[in-house]
Amino acid sequence: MTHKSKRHADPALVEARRTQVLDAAADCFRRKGYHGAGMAEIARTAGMSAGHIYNYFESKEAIIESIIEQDMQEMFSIFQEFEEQPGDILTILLGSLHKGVQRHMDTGACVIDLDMMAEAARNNKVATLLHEADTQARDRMRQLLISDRSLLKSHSEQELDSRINVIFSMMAGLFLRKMLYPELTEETVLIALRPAMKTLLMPFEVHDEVL
Amino acid sequence: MTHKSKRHADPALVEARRTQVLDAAADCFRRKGYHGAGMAEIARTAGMSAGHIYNYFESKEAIIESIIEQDMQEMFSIFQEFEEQPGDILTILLGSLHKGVQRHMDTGACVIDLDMMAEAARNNKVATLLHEADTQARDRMRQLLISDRSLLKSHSEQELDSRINVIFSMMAGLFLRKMLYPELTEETVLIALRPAMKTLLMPFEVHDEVL
Amino acid sequence: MTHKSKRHADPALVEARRTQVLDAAADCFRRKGYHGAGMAEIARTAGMSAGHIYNYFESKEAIIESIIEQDMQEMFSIFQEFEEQPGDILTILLGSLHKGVQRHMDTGACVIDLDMMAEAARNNKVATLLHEADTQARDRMRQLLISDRSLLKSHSEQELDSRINVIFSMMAGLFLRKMLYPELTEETVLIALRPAMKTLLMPFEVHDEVL
Amino acid sequence: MTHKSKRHADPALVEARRTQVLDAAADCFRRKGYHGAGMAEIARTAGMSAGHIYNYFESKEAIIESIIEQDMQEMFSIFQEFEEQPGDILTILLGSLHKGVQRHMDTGACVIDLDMMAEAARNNKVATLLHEADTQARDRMRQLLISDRSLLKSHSEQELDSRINVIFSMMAGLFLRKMLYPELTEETVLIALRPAMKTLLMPFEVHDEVL
DNA sequence: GATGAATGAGCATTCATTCAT
DNA sequence: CATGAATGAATGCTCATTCAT
Repeated sequence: MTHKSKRHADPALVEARRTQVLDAAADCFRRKGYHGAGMAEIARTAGMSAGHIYNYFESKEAIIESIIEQDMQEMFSIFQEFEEQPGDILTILLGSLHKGVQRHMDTGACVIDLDMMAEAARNNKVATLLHEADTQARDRMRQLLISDRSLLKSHSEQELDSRINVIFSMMAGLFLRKMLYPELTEETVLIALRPAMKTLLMPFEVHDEVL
Repeated sequence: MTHKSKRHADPALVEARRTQVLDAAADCFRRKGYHGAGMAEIARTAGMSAGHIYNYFESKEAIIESIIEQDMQEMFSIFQEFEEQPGDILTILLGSLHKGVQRHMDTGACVIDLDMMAEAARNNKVATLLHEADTQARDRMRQLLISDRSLLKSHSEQELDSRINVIFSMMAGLFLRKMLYPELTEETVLIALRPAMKTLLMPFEVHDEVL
Repeated sequence: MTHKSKRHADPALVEARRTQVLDAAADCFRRKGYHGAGMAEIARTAGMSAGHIYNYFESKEAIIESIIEQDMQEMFSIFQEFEEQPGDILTILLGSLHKGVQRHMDTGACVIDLDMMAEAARNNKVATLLHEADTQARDRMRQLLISDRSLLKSHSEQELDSRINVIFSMMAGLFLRKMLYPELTEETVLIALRPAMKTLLMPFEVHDEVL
Repeated sequence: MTHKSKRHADPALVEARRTQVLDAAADCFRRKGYHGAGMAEIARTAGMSAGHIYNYFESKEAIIESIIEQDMQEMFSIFQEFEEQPGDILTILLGSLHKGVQRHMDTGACVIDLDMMAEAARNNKVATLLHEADTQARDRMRQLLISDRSLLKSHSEQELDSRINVIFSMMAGLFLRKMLYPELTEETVLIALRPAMKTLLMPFEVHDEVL
């Protein structure tokens, strides 16, 4: 997955250059999209020649794959925070909700996600990476929900899976909303999102089952 | 928007050919993506020459625009159904929830939506069409929620807007879930989705505000 | 040269249709140029289908060739006028000069001429037709200049050839002037053109030879 | 107008490549015309790939624009010569007449001019460039004709304008003559051209006005 | 390590021409 | 006689990738 082909003398320099390219690429993808951004522009942004990039990445595809790996790291650290925070899960997650909304309504970041998903539909490597990241994310979430600090600790696996997926769906869907309806604000979203999230983090009331 | 350019003798043939192209294009876009599918391939799939397509569509862009319009029509007819169904809104929407889930977890259809969104980020015409479609969808939804048959008829505009967007977010997000986690079933999703949807269609409880 | 291929029942209708096409084509070429005008547009202007044109002309090229033949006829009739007018040649030609200027500064007509010349550079058939037309034009002009009513009747062949070519050059060049300098008026041109033409139609003064 | 787009390390190489392309393009345009010559052929003639041309020229249009600019430079240097030569204008211009004839009867060069004119009829940028070049040429000519060394220094603007345009018409028209009548020699042309030019560079005789 | 000159396959689109009806 | 649906080769141009220096 990581720098397979070329032989490099100085691993530190290699990592620095890779970061340089990754940052530049993320910036370009944000502004122009994955297909809209050319290698020439990425190279210019990274402050190196187009050809040189190929000493650190096998292809343009390999760049977006690396970015996905980076994003996975970020996601892990978010779950890390949740896990380290004291208090019950419901309070923690609702307390962090506004930050989650913020992250999922940041159009800059979202455009890349959109491109990554679209790419995943056709590109197996990307699909696999995203799938892996998602599997881990669901797992971390599951750990959270079955911990002693959660109100859902003794629920069935399937119900947990459902809750997790609906939560993720609701959050990830926000960037679609923001794209189609840019006037939508985080504050507005939170009005209904908080109760919905609360529902998803608490045992369902009995008469729910009736419906 | 609708076939302005060429003069055609037989309107039935025109419609047949347009459908032929639209179907072929949808198929190709599904498999290769909007940018990945070439006109040559679309033509081959449609069983006609590449040049001939231009007798029915001004450009490749016009094809995806037509597909968007088709989708809009479908969406309208869904809202039409809701409006025509007797009973209270909550019951109607919860009753149709499984159909909505089914539709939003159909990866075939959704992959095109993904491409359209990605295209919208770069292509103004597409963005405008999607924005229009969404505006109308939100409006229809709002009409539903403020009707006499709804429990939310006297809520504030902002709260309604929030509910609508969270509902749409949750539903639209499902196809992202299905893409990242193909094993996810509609039944599983419904377990948590129904209570969440119920929350979003009913007045919030007072102590929600405390959180 | 004229309608070789297809068998037609009614020769009168054929000629009517050919004229229809020729007129339409001339109009389109004037507005859009030879390459700019498409067969579809010519067909529309002629009030018939594109395919039908091919029953009367082998190709687009054949159309411009026919137009050239038409123009040749016009040119002949102009010389006919000169030949039939009473009086000396100098007076006749100077008297008609304003009409010649008018014709050669008509941008509509000139654009076609330009295209025909450009086409001639690459297309042998067109080149041959234009060459033939020109040969005949020079010949008619020569007949005029050696007639009893001319001041140049006993000049050498080479000098006559020179005069004719310079006269034609000066007149034909006017449309290049009009294209590059559209504000140029016929009146302005005539101020210097008349004396120059007079020089070209009268014996040169002796001391001219000195220069 | 002058290579704005790409960053290049070696300006000498850039100039060499540009020249290479310009020469190849001129050659192709001569043989096939501006529209007839494809980028592929130009590239092959220039000994480089089609894509590479775009590192030196923004478009095919930019190539012909560069050729026009080149021609403009040549024209300027011709007027420069006239301005720097000692003696009266009449003598200078008549003395250079044979060179002018030579240049305007060089079919190779002129065929491109023809294409440029034809292109100008449809392409605004080309039209503007040619118009500018012509405006400057007329201006330089006018300066020549109103200098102390000219016999026309005190003539009216309109008459000067007329003389200049007729002179240009006569000269530019020569290449049309050469195209239609390739046997025409420079010597033959000069026989009548010289007296006509002389007329155009000297005050008209009084009885001219009578005609 | 680093450059950027060079490649060439690929793209959407146009249009003269053909031919079944 | 007449149509217009259909073709397909050709066009200008882009861009990820390679490689001599």
